[in-house]
Amino acid sequence: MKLDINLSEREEAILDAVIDTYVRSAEPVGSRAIAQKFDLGLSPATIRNTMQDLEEQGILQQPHTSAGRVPTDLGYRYYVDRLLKPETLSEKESDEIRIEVDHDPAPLNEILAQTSKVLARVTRQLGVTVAPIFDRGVLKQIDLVQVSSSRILVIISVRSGLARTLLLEVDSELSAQKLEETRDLLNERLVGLTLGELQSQAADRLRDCSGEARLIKMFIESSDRLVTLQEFDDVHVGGTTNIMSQPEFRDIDSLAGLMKLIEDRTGLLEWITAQGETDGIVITIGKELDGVDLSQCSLVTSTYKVGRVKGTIGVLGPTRMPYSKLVSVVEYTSRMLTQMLSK
Amino acid sequence: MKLDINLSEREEAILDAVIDTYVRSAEPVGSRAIAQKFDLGLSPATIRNTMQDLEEQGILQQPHTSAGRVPTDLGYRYYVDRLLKPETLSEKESDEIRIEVDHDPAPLNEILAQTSKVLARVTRQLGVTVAPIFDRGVLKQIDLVQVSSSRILVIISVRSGLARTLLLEVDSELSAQKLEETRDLLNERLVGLTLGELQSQAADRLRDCSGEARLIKMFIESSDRLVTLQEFDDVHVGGTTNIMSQPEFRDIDSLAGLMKLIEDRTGLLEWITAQGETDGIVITIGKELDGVDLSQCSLVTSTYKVGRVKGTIGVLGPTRMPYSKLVSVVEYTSRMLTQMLSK
DNA sequence: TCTTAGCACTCTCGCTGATTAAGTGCTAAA
DNA sequence: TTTAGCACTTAATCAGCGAGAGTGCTAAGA
Repeated sequence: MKLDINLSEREEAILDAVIDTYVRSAEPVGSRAIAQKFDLGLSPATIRNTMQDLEEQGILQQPHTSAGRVPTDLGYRYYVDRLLKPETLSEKESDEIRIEVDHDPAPLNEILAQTSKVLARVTRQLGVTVAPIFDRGVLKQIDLVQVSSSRILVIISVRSGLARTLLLEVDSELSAQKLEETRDLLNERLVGLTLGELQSQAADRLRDCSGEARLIKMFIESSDRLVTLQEFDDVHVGGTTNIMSQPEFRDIDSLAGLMKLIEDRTGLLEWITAQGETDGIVITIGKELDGVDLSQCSLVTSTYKVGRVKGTIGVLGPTRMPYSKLVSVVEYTSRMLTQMLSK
Repeated sequence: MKLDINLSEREEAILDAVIDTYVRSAEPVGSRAIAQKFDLGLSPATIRNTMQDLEEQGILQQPHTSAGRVPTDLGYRYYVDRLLKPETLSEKESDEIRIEVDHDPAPLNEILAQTSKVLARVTRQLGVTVAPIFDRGVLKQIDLVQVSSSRILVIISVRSGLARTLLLEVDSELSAQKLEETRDLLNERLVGLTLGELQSQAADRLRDCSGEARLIKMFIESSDRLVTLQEFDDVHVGGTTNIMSQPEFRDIDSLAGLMKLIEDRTGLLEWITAQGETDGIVITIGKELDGVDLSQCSLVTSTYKVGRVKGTIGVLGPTRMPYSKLVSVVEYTSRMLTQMLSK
């Protein structure tokens, strides 16, 4: 996503003004409005001329003749790449975020659910959080607990302090001793591997184990689930109500598209983890979000880390979003999350 | 909710016809339409007269003069109490439900999430599932697993085969031996209690334990969480997209009210668990759902059981819902769930 | 006494055309 | 190069009108 456009200083000032105004009002912005609100020392007529230039370059666009102008995706892109100044958060906002994120000891999924809600609340958009992919996490310890006569809970702890669980079905109850033996065996053979390695090598490393063969086989079969994100537990979306007050989603049908995506999770999951490849803030605008039918939306994401594993959080909303604020919020939140999770 | 109204046979037939038609069309029903579609041997004029009678009794209502009639909440109530014949499910539907509910060994919350989705899919309404309150579950076993240097995972298994987990924060890492001692102590003192008893008696029963005092204290403090539903993990709602195609939620504002409730969960949770007091199908209509601003909605719930503990599932939608079908679906699903969970 | 045909009446909905307001693009002057 | 002036375009709003749906009432028929 490289820009090969360069705008004059005046053009930039006007683009900035248009976006600023449009983000607030959600209405096409006219030349008069800009002349009045911004002290550019230019008359509406001059602004009109410049706007025409911007339109020719595909930065602005008119919904119809005789309406004001609206930024195009390209316009936002230029703004984001060249003009955006992250807004510093108010103390109230940063406090709010910190307090919500930094909770009592809680399972990761609860923290993430909570975080998606704060993100949503502070930004008045959709907050999205995705659990880290554990493939680079280093196995520290495996525990087995017989929770019912036919079910065994496997607890996989990784070095960074996180844990994942797995439920296995067995034929019959195992004696406490058998259970311990199996646990020791698994630990002996697998500790120190990353979960990614575990997934591919478990079968090999446990090939000759006959001890509790059935259980071990089940374990190997399920090991995929350790490094795959479960859309159920690992993606959290908060703030669906916020989005409904945005004028671009006043009409049910565009809203329905978005809701479908939210409910499905899988599509969303893919997109967001794709962003997570890059560290730091990533902004994706409008049609850049292809594949999913979200051409009206933008996504601001960042990553957080827990030891060696890396997860993603973000904010999703209409392209007409206050990028300068969102960038700060997302950045701050991901930093808090990283900090909090490495305690 | 007792009915002290008795309708004549003809009035019932017409009420039935009105509801049947209205549920399908979502448009006020006129006398002509009924005369044509139902073979009652009555002319539109006669039907009109009867409808007038029904209106006087508060069973039907007119949106405005010269529109057809629409059932009132009372009308639906009468229908549900006296006229409703549960519709038998098609084989396709019952198969669909059975397959989705009866899954691989999975944690309860996953099963419930899944179930809420099927409920939603089959009924085209909102599917809601709530985890059981564990207070009557009998403690079978407690396990402790050190998942990181400062965190201990407590696994509480109850006799019915379900388990709940709790994350505790400790100052420093415990030796494996200490951990075992504490575990044995907890088991010795608490096994056999219901979790409700545990909650109230744990402090007493563990009063004199000095072993790993800090951990035990934390455990006692957190024991409330064992019998309280966590809105995060224990309430699942599926099918938000379905509801959006219902004409009563075409306008964003009424939809927003509902969505707020769904997102909050707590309000919903209260209502649904309240229904769960009674066993079997419970139907709540329109204004009967007071407190929450859901006067346009109805709720059909039923309970499922796992051993001694009891959870609730249900379907939420506009008052204009196909009750006869929903009753069957909810009933069947709760039966499947009970059956599946007691394996 | 109950049912039904007939008819006037009411209300909504969709269409039309006129008016208004916003904002542009162009031209010509500063 | 900038700006004032002005004609032009388009969307949004509103009243007015006719069609359609469905009622309530009355009077006739079974």
